[in-house]
Amino acid sequence: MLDLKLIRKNPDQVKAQLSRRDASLAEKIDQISEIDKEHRLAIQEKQELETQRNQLSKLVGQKKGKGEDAEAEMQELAEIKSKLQAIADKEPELYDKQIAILETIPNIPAADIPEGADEESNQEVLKWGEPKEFSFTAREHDELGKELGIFDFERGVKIAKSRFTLVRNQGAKLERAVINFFLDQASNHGYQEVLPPILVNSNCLYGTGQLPKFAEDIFKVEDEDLYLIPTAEVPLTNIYREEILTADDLPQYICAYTPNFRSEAGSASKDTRGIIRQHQFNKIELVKLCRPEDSTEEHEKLTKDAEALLQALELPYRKMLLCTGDMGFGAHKCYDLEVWFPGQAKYREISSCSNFIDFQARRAQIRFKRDSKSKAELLHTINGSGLAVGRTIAAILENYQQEDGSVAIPKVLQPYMDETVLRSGILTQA
RNA sequence: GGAGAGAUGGCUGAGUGGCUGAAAGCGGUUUCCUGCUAAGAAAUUGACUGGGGUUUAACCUGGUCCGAGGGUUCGAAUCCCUCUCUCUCCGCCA
Repeated sequence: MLDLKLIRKNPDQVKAQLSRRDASLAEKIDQISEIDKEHRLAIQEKQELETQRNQLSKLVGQKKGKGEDAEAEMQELAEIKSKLQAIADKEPELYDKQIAILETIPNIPAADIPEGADEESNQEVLKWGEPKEFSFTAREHDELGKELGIFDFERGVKIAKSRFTLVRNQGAKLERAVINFFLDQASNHGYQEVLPPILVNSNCLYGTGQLPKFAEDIFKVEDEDLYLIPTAEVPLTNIYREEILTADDLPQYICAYTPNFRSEAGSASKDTRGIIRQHQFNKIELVKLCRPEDSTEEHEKLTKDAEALLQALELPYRKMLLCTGDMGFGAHKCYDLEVWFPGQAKYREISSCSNFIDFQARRAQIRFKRDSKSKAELLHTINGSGLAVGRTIAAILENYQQEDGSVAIPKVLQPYMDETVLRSGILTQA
């Protein structure tokens, strides 16, 4: 959520910055400014009446205490009360109206990101590793995984529904190995590991910006104010919701492995094959809470932490700086890491690292004090995947495939596995 | 799931209709004193927000907040209703 005071003070600047994302947003700022004026007048009027009420009520109390008559005052109060009633109803309505619009406005994009409507305008800032030349035709991960007996698509559908996959045997072990490897690396980079609830309440989703605007993307528990998390960003960022931290608490580096659940509404025909786009997928999430002046640097560092994983796995990737139109709702600046898929002959997203500046912190009221005398300030939040596990498995299959259909296991993962190669017919357990 | 108790400021904890934004203690901050691995004295001490003021300070002046949301009342932390959470006991359970 944007700062209402900033809009009040500098509407033209806010409009100009938001227009880089979407020209129609300027209109919303105007609407907010207009309601804001009306709202503040209502507040003033209400408070004046409340002052009168408080003073008179006090007088009534004093008179009654002395056994005097207070009829005149009480009559006056009755009048004030009826006036107050009307304004007291109107004032919060105006506020709600204002907030309702404000909630739908995305974050202001950073000045140094390219302007554009969609991924066409994203800027490649780095390409790492050379896509491997194969002496045979590289195949896609779903075909390899099926043949290896590690992806059971049919039974995943039987157990749940489409876009759910049963991962078996060496695949399940590889998934666990990748999770452990990622978590160990995160620890090495100074992140505190947590295991959060994967059901969260609506306050959390509001805090990180998924609600109210993106409700259709999330699975909800029936008759409860609980939702399956779409990303561990939600519980992790909300750890300190509505709290005031001290400067010594910052920065906080937090990581977690969780399954994630997305309804994928509106992506019916996208990536129907394979495990790229599932309703349930595993991910290690990296989250940072830091001082405002540190967020730019911390964001760069967090992105590099995610990149280091791809480098350790020796998976070629490119780093994309997202343009204004392709960024997520709450993001101020965002890098996507895209890993090379030889079977598909494409780079595909495997991590998204965003700096939200104070956007989430304002919604979730996460603040800190520089010292015991200073005022509480909003801190900055940053998060990124480090990394999506399912897509990592898919990328390993495609990049490490061999002509006979077996798949070599990346060196850094071998200490986490019993085997050095995935081969069909190997059952790790009877 | 059943029964009971409770939810007050950074913490402990008073407070059953007006003088309580909240006693007292602890903690924090500032100043003073003492010249010493310490102690003492005084002052100060929440969040959000409107208006004025100002160097985006200080400051002045209102309003709201005693788990959350409603209600009663001239007036509520205090009474009523709903919800949430915590604790104890019982049941169930990995």
